[in-house]
Formats: sequence, structure tokens, C-alpha cells
Amino acid sequence: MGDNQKSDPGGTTVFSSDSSWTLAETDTDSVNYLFTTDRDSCILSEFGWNLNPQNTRSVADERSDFAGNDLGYTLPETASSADLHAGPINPVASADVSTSNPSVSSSSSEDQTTEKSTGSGVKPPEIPNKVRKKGQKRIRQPRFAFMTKSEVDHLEDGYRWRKYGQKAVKNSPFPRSVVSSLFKRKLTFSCFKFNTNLLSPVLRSYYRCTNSKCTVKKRVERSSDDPTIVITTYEGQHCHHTVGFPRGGVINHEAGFAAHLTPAFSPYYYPAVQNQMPHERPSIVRSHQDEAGEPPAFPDPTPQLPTDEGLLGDIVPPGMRNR
DNA sequence: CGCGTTTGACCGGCGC
DNA sequence: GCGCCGGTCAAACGCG
Ligand SMILES: [Zn+2]
Repeated sequence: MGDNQKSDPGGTTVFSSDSSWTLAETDTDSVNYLFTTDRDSCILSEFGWNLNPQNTRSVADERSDFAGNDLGYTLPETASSADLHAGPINPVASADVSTSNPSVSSSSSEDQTTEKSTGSGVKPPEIPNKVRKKGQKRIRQPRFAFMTKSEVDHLEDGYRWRKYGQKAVKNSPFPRSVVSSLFKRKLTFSCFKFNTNLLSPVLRSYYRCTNSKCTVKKRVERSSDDPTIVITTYEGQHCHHTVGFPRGGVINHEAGFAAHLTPAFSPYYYPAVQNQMPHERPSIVRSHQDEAGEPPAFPDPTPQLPTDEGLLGDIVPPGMRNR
């Protein structure tokens, strides 16, 4: 509304100096935020995210939940240092955290099913990704979100989209339930729960690929924390090529991590600078602190990134990449 | 007219 | 069972 502009120039993918990151939504409902820094607390504060103790939950709880969930990746077997690391962030002790405090998860949020189980109540989280049958509910495909610094809301990504809805939602970057972060390849992992009441609503637009045979959807919203950042979330795979680019090729390989993030053939096209000569050259945006040195790219990605699977191979646990 | 957006109504899941 | 919520529908509208 209001300031809409049509899709146009792309923006730049956001980075922060020592904590380049991206987030990916995997599996049906949960959203996994992947951080490539070693201190999530640092990142969180950088973006001004709320970290009220009462909104956090213990790593232990989260681990148990996810463990039953078949994440596809290995959780730190030892709550050792790394986990403790999360300690400062969520002082709350493990067990009781979620147990009695309903306020935590309660209202809103977007991915429901997934967690929430926690608590002492024996509630094995079973929400295997696609297993849900039951008259065939909406089967969600893995979703991947990209954060891009841009003035335009709807970024050009080579495909044609038709807007089919718009809604004010409360949980900008954070899903009500779980935010898990993986530190580099260490699999250190910690999760937080956020009280959605603390989040300011953002306008989210829903788009669908205009190709009738294609079911890909995407949604666009602005980060409530940093309005200059657009969060574009894709769901599904295109069964066709882009309209503007040959072979779905991705241009602009210098676009920082986007290049890494986007396997040339990846269905999950990143909504960043395309070949449209942005005046705003694609530069990495740093949240604070300038930085110097080298181009961002993942701080410590595996030495050799598999090319074919691209980064998704890293981000998305094999088990979750069901089509 | 074709095509895409706008916008309130509607739906299904879930928590209370 | 009610109400909140995210997500979707679809009629009306805008525009080339
Ligand atoms: Zn498509």
C-alpha cells in the first residue's frame, strides 16, 4: 500500500560485518534462522531484537523438541560451552522456562504446529514435515527467506508474480516459536521464544507465480527492526524458467553471499540485484561498524562448498530437503 | 480487454 | 466453543 513501487531494482543483501547471515525457512512450519557468526547474542542485539529473558527458552528444551522432530542435522550432544554460551542470552534455566510460562508462546506467530510442545507436558513434537495427511491439509514446502536492503518492496527476481493478499502480521523476523541458530558448521544451536506481543506488526504481501502450472509462492515484508530491509520468502520450486533470464541463470555473482546462496539453477531465486544496473551498486550492507577487508561471504563456510547443492546443501539438513 | 492490485470476507488451526 | 491469527479468496478496481 502506500508506497508501493513496482518491482524494480534489486537491493543488496544484508550483511553485518562479522556476522554475515541469512535465514532459511525449512520444513513445513518452523523457520530456521541460520547465523554464521559465533555469537548470536551479538547479532540479535545488532538488529535490536528483543531478548527478554522471559521470551527465551532453554537450549535443552529446544533440543529435546527438535530431537524428536528429526531435524536432519546433529544437535550438540554436549550442552557444553557453546550451549552455555546461550546462557547469557537466556538466563532462564532450562526446565522451568517454558513449562509454566504460557505467555511465552501464546498468541500469534506464524508457524504454529512446530513447537510449542515443550513444556513438561509430554507432547512429543511430531510434526514431521510432510507427513500430515488428514484430508490433505496444506502441505507446505520448505521456505527460504532472504533479507535484502532495498527501497522497493517487491524485488525483481526474474519471475512474474500476482499479488493475492496482504496482511498485517506481528512477527516479523521471528516466528513465534522457535528461532534456532546454527553457528557456522559447529552445529551449536540455541533457540529462543519470543513474546509476540513485543513485536510490532508489519505488512506482509502474498504473491503467487503467474504461471498457472506453477505453485510457487512468495511473501514480502519489511523487517520491523530495520525498515530498510526487505524480507522475501519463497516457497516451492518453479517448474519453468524465468521470463527475463536465460536458463534461470543468476546474474551478478558479486552480490556477496547471494551468489553463494544461489545455486545457478536454484529454484530459490534470490531477490537481489539482477542485471538491471542498479545505481546502487550491490554492496554489502553492514549493520554497524564498517569493516574492511574482504568481501563477506560466509565467514567460515565449509572449506569447499559443494557446488551443486550450493549453500542450501549446507543450510538445509538433508532430511528436510524434500523436494 | 488483459492483467495485476486492492481489500474485506472467509477459512482452518490452535490456544484459551 | 470462542476468538485470535496467518493465509487465501475473489469481487471490485486501476491501468495500459
Ligand atoms: Zn513459477
